[in-house]
Amino acid sequence: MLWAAACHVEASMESRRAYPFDRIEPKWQRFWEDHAIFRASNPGEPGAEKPKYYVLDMFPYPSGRGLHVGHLEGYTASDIVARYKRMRGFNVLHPMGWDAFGLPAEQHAVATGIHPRITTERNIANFREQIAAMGFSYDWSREINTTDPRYYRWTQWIFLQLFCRGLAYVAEAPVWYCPALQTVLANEEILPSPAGPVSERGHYPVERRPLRQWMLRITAYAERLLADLDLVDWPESIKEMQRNWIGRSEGATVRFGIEGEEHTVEIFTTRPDTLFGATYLVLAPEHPLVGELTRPECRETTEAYLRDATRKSDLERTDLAREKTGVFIGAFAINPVNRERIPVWIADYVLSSYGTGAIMAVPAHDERDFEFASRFGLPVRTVVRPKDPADPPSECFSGDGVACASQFLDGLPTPEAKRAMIAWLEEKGLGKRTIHYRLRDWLFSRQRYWGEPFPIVWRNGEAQPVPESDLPVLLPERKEFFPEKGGFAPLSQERGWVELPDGGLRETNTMPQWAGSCWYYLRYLDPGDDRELVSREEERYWMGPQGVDLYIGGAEHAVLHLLYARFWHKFLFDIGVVSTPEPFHRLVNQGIILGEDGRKMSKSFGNIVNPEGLLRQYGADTVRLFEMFLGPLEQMKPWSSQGLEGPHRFLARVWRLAMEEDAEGRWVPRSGISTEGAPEEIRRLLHRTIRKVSEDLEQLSFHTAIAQMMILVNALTREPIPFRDVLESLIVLLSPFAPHLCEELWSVLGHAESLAYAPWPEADPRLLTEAETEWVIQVNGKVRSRMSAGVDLGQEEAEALARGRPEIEAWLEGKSIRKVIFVPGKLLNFVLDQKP
RNA sequence: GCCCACGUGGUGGAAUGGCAGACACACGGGACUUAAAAUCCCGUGGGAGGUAACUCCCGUGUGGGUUCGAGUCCCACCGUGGGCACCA
Repeated sequence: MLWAAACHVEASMESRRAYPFDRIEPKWQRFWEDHAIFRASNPGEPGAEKPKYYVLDMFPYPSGRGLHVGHLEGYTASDIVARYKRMRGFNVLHPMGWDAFGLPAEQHAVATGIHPRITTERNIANFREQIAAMGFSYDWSREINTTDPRYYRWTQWIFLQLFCRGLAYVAEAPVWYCPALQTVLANEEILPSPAGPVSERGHYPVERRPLRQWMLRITAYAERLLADLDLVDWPESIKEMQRNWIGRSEGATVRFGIEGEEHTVEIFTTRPDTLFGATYLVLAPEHPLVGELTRPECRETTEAYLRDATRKSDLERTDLAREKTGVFIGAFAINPVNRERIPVWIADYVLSSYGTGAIMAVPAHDERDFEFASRFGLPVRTVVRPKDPADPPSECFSGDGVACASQFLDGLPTPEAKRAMIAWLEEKGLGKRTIHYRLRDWLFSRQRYWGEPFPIVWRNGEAQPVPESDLPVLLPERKEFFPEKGGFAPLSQERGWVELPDGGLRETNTMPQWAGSCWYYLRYLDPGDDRELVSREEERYWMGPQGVDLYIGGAEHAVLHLLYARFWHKFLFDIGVVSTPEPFHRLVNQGIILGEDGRKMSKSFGNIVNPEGLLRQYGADTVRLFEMFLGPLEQMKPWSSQGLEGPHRFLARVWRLAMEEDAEGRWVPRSGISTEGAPEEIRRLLHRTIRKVSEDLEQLSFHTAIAQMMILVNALTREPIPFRDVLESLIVLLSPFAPHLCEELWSVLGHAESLAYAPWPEADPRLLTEAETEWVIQVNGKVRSRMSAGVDLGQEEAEALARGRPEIEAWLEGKSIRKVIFVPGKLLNFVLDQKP
């Protein structure tokens, strides 16, 4: 009795499944793993004679929460491409690894006392399991982990090369410090918020502090990082963000003498042509000459202003709505072009960190200067007039125009006037053409434990590189994870590690999380190599000719990872480690998946979708298919749990094309699958589908490819019997999307080999061209009729046929035709004379 | 404020300047079933007319423009999302 009841439950559970994905998915995952189906061939191995294709995912930080549907979207897309390219005859490199250093693991350790190594390992195991359950075709023999000493040895090695070439240095500079995270952060890791700047991770408030820190000279690569954006196939928005971040501006530095002083003040301007309009000079409050130039009679007000400025938060200083403030410091500068005496002010609208920290103010042609001059009653002198004299004259004109009241520049358009002025300044030795970048050097040290140690030892106050043969510098084990108060690095407590027998002291900062991800795509090529970061042969094969062929990941890394990695890559190119100027040729950002309520998925909204439950209910193939069917890959789109039904029903239909249930309710191969050729109509539809799916896969337009396969399956379902050849082609086309189901059906149909390398079908051109087509007949651009007729009809025959149709006759009756538009094989449009 | 992307049915979305709404969800109807689920078939932008097969009008954020023809191209505006923000 009990037994029968249990059986009944079992049976009803079974019958609720539209097809037995719970049985076939683990089966094929095990098969792929046991047979190393997705191992990519290295140069020299069989398979490497094929053209290579490198399709890369942004590797995840293995958090405690596991994978979310956003990860799965990008990974599914790249997996579909990887599987497709394999079937197209490419040797595909599709690897996965773990970006496992970083703050969350360390914060967890602080909270629980569990070593980050342990939680990291646990999280990685969990991620690996979830990824395997999705049936992604990664080559697991190439798995990497940034926290593995065999990996970070090479991260340290790259740092050493940077250090030895003067591209890594220690400097004291005002840097962002986060009290909550107890570490400094890079400019790129700071976000604006209504309450002031906050950390990207955790959104904690951050503040400026002057600290001694490691910096990487990314600015030395500014020009190449900007120019080489033209070499890559990336979304324009990401390129634009990087361009803005690098912020190139071209202009001139000009030296102003100071009346009665030895000192000169250098200013940077993008408008040297307006030099005759300069009516005062402004220094940033932090400018080094402020103290010396201030006259005794102004000392008191100046110092009060400086005190005020330092007390102000960055938020207050950058608040655009605020009125500009500043004070006159009593000094006068001499304008080099006309020897005019102009006052010197300090004001916090001038930033110490950009250009030279000083500007010439031209209120007639700069909004900010104009606002300041108006407030303090400073003179405004027009030296550029608009090109078009009809334009109403305005008090402040910042556009390009024609120089006036500027002696030797008069009459020159702005671009020429700039050139003329720069030439004049250079000739007189008063200034020179200068290019400035907004990009700053990369703040590279963190006061944290869970990161790569620097391969640096301090001796007599000097930083010395650890010899390459001593790498890796191992991260010492640790029991306590509380960071020290006051910005000291946790590693400084490890005296036995820090203090060397010869009196040297190890650097106790660690590298930022971005370090490991700057070059991981290279390590996949040659993960076990302990002599080199990557061997030349592997690098040439997999990275040639343009680097990673396809890189899929989130847009949130636009100016962080993607800029840093380009910088390191260019450096590695310069020292001969890599052979391409850019690492990632084609970049695609998957759009964010929103919660079902249309809001961003977040714990606080309670709208996070957990993939585990979906996998149990629908299986991996359905989840894969649905993630792709949601909409265009790059678009932001809301999740819909109801929507899963569509792809699920579709897969079940495909299943039932080949399978049927016997009397006991077991799935058995369907009897009566026809081995005869399918009717022509079906064959035509199949070949249109082959063409559409192939084209769409090249363009990553997965949702339209799926829609086309649905059309084919709907047609096949309506046929009384299935056709073996059509079914097999369909299974091959669908296999990149739903690999488990397709492998199972492929083997049911009698194939012994895995589908993974089955050749991709070719569309037969003869079945793509139709002899007959539906013509659209318009009158005055409105569709009034359609007719089925030959595709290659000439205009006269088509026109005659169209005119013969009664509904068209009715529309044309009594009207005179002005002209007829003829689109061969498609359309006729009768354009009538307007009614009088 | 500046830069970039995007606005199409109840919903997700489709559409080399040439049939707007493919495909799917949801909804409605039917077949099968004792019944339900599942499955299969049909319908589904809005409006008007017709017993009917059907016919006509309107419709892709708003307003203009180019064109024989505009969701698609151009101009202006409105809205949404993202980025930058006193960078001289």
